Amino acid sequence: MHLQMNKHARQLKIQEMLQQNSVENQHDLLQLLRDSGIALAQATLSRDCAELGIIRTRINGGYRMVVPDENTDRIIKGLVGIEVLAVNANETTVIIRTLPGRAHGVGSWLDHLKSPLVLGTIAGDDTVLVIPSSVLNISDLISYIHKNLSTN
Amino acid sequence: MHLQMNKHARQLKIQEMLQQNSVENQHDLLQLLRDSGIALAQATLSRDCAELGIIRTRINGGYRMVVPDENTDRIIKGLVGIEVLAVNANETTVIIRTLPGRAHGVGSWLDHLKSPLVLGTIAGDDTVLVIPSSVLNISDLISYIHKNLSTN
DNA sequence: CGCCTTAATGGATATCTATCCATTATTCAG
DNA sequence: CTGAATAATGGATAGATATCCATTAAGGCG
Repeated sequence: MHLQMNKHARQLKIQEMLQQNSVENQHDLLQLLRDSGIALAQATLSRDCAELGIIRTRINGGYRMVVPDENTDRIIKGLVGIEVLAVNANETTVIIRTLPGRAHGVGSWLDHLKSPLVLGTIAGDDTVLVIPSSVLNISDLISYIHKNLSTN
Repeated sequence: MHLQMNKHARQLKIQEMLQQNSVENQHDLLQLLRDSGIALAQATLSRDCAELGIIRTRINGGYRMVVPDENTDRIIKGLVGIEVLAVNANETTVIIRTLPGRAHGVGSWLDHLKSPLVLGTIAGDDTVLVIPSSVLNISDLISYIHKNLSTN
């Protein structure tokens, strides 16, 4: 126990922790980290949170520590966004994340390409669900998407 | 001086103040407000900031109090006053039913949490389709959803 | 290796923010 | 009106987070 980790690994763990748990404050987070065998001082955690841009915000009633995603980060820092933020897949579907309001354009573009790999797409506001023609060629589909969209 | 204002007017003034000035902390903001003739206690300011969803974040180097815009707000606060009506699943997908018009907020919030369990979400008007990263951990995904959304 | 420089860390503490409690204002039914 | 119920507010303080300072660890480089 009390693993010695380097800073980078520790920060990754912190982000992961926050994504999987509902955390109200640094104290709770510290406890979670210690429970999972990572020893560190509150001072260090505070610095890590600052570096990771973690914010504490009120979510219905209580407080919550959140790791900003690229999106939030971009918006908060007032930067300009790009097309495709991420492409993810499981065994049967592919999900494309884009900036708010851009999903429809991305979906239309994919449809327009009329690839035999793509059965169809459904677009929300910032997410496109891509249904493959066959679950056997998901990975082909993914590389096809990367090739045809300006993935960042 | 020392105008007496109602709560609403005061909060508008606070937002305006933050949009026009670079403010590091409540103390500075309090001073600005007082300089412009608005008397209030730190306790009140703290409550106002909480109500307005104002966050304090690190922007290259220093701190900054920020009024979330619609986008940020949607992403960060996710679910203010949201009610999840039901969570259903089959072997490969999970469906969340919510109130009309609220689905997008629920989906965004789930996406924002960036759980490794969630591949992505597609929101309609009152329904969110949640695609799991792997069809093997659907039940984990369901409990995760219950834990992170105020299921009613 | 041993010295220097820089980064990382923790303990203690300062700073900043939220909340408790008591008080005052506001609303509303009668 | 008038009293009861509720909301808003400030002072004091608790709680949470950032920073100061001293120490230790981690690289360069002769």
